[in-house]
Amino acid sequence: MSVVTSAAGGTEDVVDLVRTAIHEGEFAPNQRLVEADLSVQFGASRAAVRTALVQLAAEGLVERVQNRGARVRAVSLGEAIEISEVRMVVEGLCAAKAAERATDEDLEALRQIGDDMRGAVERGDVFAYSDLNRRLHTAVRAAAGQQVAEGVLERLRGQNVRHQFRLALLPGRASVSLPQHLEIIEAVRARDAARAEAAMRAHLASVIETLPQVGTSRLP
Amino acid sequence: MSVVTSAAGGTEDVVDLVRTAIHEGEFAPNQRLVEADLSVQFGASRAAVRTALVQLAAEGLVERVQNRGARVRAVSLGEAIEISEVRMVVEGLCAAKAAERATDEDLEALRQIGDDMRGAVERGDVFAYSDLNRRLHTAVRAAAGQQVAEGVLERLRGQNVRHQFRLALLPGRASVSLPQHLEIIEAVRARDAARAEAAMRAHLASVIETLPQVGTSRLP
DNA sequence: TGATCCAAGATTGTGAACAATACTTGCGCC
DNA sequence: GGCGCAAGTATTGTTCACAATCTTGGATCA
Repeated sequence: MSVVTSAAGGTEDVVDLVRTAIHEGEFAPNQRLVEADLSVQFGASRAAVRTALVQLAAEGLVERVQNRGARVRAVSLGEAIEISEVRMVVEGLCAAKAAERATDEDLEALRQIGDDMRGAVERGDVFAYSDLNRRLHTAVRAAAGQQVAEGVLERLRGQNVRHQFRLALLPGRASVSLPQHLEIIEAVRARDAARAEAAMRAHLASVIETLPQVGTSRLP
Repeated sequence: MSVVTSAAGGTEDVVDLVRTAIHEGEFAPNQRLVEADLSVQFGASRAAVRTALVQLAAEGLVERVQNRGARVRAVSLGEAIEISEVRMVVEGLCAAKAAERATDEDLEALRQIGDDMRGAVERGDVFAYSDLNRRLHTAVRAAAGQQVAEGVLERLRGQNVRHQFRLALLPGRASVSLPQHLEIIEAVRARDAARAEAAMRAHLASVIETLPQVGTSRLP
């Protein structure tokens, strides 16, 4: 494990560094984040680290208790389910908005993603499929043009990347989710808002049902 | 206008003080929040004020730009609508969960709120009705037991209290929203999740339609 | 043996001073 | 008279030292 990641003077840089370190798994859940340690690790001042921790605490990535420091917040399975439930309805809203507002370029991009997904599943390329999954959700959110929803989702996504990531690796998962993804794409392309919302919600409901199989265990 | 609100040493206190000051309208939208001024106004150190501003920026209440300080974030009408759209789907989720999980005490509390609402409308007491409106939404969220949704809603509510507050004062608004509120209560009490969600969404859709009449003008 | 208390170490919170940056005002010049 | 420029002011960002608080380990005593 590297001790000194890089030299970052500004406080904004430290926020990104700590955030990505948490996402990459370099900082495990419940691990203590001592200000002095981070300041030497990232080559930043303790004040910058402190500011970064306050901001990350507000984002829900770390937990801070008075006079006792900060630690990486661990999201339980129950909380991951709650997060996905909220994602379900908010992404449903985005799908509906996307069906109403998407430009022709947006629709073409969605069609392309759908085709690529079929190909990835045929090749059994789970990594490519996982990436396309992420791109699909991003594309729908972008087409929706709902900035507040986008912010909420971004925030929620940051809290359970761990669970999301593991989900795509489940064997046989793709064959379940592919038709759901294609239905979302088709509904948006048909500009049917209600159908798009229903399709997105059905897809995420399926994700929620699958979550318990992933559990809360550590990454390999 | 009072200059010194109170003496608050801790940084958590400063967060609350600034937050309520913004909510009460003491700090107008786009007003600059100079660290030194706030530190003397609240009797806290500049570091505490600084920390508070970082946290409030992450909450979306203030805007911070590098080397240019913080100011109260102004939410446009368009953003208020987007916020309400997200609220619509998330509170819809809460209503559905509430219908599934509410205890008998919860249901009794809802029934009481409904009765009080009828009384307030009959008396023409808009202030009491506005308060009951807030209590109804709070009660539904509490009965849902969905902590993540609650956090998201709390965050969103903090950003447009201004618009929400003005809405209740519109003449004739109560006669429109009362049946919607009663339908929500009845659906939850009937433990009909789908109907509760639909009722909550219909209610907030009506709120969204009314928002443009409120506009973005200042409070009197 | 076990619990309790106290002291030392570690860590966070606070305050003041200093440096860096953006904004403003006044002056000179065209 | 308007425009560019430069010094001055206001404000934020950073650093450092110190105080306050929590944790840990061992000594003391029933």
